[in-house]
Amino acid sequence: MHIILSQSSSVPIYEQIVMRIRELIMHGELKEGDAMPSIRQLARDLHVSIITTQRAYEELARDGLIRVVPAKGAYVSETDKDKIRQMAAEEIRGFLQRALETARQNGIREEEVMQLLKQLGKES
Amino acid sequence: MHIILSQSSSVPIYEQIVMRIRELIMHGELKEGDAMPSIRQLARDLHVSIITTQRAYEELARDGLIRVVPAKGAYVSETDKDKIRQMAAEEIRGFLQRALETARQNGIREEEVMQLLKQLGKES
Amino acid sequence: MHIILSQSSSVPIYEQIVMRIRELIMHGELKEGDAMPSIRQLARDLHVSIITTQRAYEELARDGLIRVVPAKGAYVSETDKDKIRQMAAEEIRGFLQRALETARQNGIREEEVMQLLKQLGKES
Amino acid sequence: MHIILSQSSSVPIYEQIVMRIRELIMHGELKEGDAMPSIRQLARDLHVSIITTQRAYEELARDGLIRVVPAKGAYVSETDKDKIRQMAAEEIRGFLQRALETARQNGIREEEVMQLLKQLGKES
DNA sequence: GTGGTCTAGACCACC
DNA sequence: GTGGTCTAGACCACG
Repeated sequence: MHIILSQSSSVPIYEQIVMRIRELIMHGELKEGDAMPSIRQLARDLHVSIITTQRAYEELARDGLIRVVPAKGAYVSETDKDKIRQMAAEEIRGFLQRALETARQNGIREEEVMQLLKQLGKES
Repeated sequence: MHIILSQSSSVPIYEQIVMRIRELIMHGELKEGDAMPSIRQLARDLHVSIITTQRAYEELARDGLIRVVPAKGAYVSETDKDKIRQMAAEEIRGFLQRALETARQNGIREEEVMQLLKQLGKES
Repeated sequence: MHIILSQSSSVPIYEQIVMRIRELIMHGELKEGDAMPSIRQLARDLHVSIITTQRAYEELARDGLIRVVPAKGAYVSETDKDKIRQMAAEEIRGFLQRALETARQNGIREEEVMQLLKQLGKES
Repeated sequence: MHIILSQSSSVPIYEQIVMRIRELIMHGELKEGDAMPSIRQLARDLHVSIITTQRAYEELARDGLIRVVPAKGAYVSETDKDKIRQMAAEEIRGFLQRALETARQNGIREEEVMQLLKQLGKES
């Protein structure tokens, strides 16, 4: 359960946890039925408040990625990967739209944005 | 000075103002030496607080886009458009990076992101 | 003693056990004077903690459905079925009231609730 | 904004707030665009913690019933009443199912449940 | 031990 | 003033 948090990021800590766990599930590193670390344990490991991990688990449960059973623990649920991908696509769409918007405002052509995207893809 | 604000947007009001004015300058609708509306006048026009327009002008001045002369008013500076474009490109880079990161986390291929970008470009 | 437990249900495990045993008694599958499995035995069979079965037996004893004789075991009491039915009716009443309340809060007519009830009855 | 809370209820306070506001919106007592009391103000009025009202607003926003604008306040959004009714119907369905389940376990016939429902409807 | 709820109190950005 | 986030600490039911 390698989760690296950035305290200085503008992304809330609980969002960072959610994103990372979603990633682990999508990549199959967490599989259906796997037991998640307990809210308290994860809080200790990450040196954050219990409430922060609780909030992350709450969001994951709401999205159907995990099942939280009171007094038992949390488990990875049978995931609908297509639905998650769809959600991710929506998020990506938002970023791209803001990129295009900024470009338009500054007289930068779409092709240049495309170019930049290609370049970033190669770098990573 | 057509500025349309969205109160419900997650983008802060002052940032919306900055973006729009930057756009007007980049597109040549505001030229070097032009007088900007006063902070108070703009606040009245946009129905926002003076503090909000003040903050917008502060940011524009910090970026070298306008010159604020105390007791006189604000003027569009001799703009180094290339520098501004570079700054915009940095911002766009950020959005694209976050898009790619989200894609990577969810097993979405770079080509699909490219596809999405093309599609969004056509729509607008 | 066929008892099926759902670990992921929001109904507490001990409550599921109580409900199931009450059902067995009401349907005559457990009769007056019958010996109940021991708390420890039942815990082993159901793969739950002894504390859990203990709590279930406590509740059943409190409701007068079984008699727990220390150092001997537990036995089905001479049951007053009418009283149990009355208790069940109270519980049902509670559910129906909450259903009607939710309906009223959302402008759903009583007839629609009735309809829904009929439909559910047919399905099962 | 008449909200009555029961501290002794098993229903969480923030849920009670959510239910009540949902009701007000469904009944047209809160209309599209109406300003909601601020999270802090409502907390003071109801003598609960800010976090409790915040949580309620969060849930309402998640369900699309209100729009929360940072530093501005919360507003009733254009509501999709059909969607809300559907959600309510789901909730009602759950209550009715539990009622039927309890009835079945105790040898109470469906007609008696129906009868009870009719009677409760008349009483209120 | 687990998760669920509520509290008070703090800091932040924004208007 | 507003909402957003994080914290520590408490009590509860359940296993």
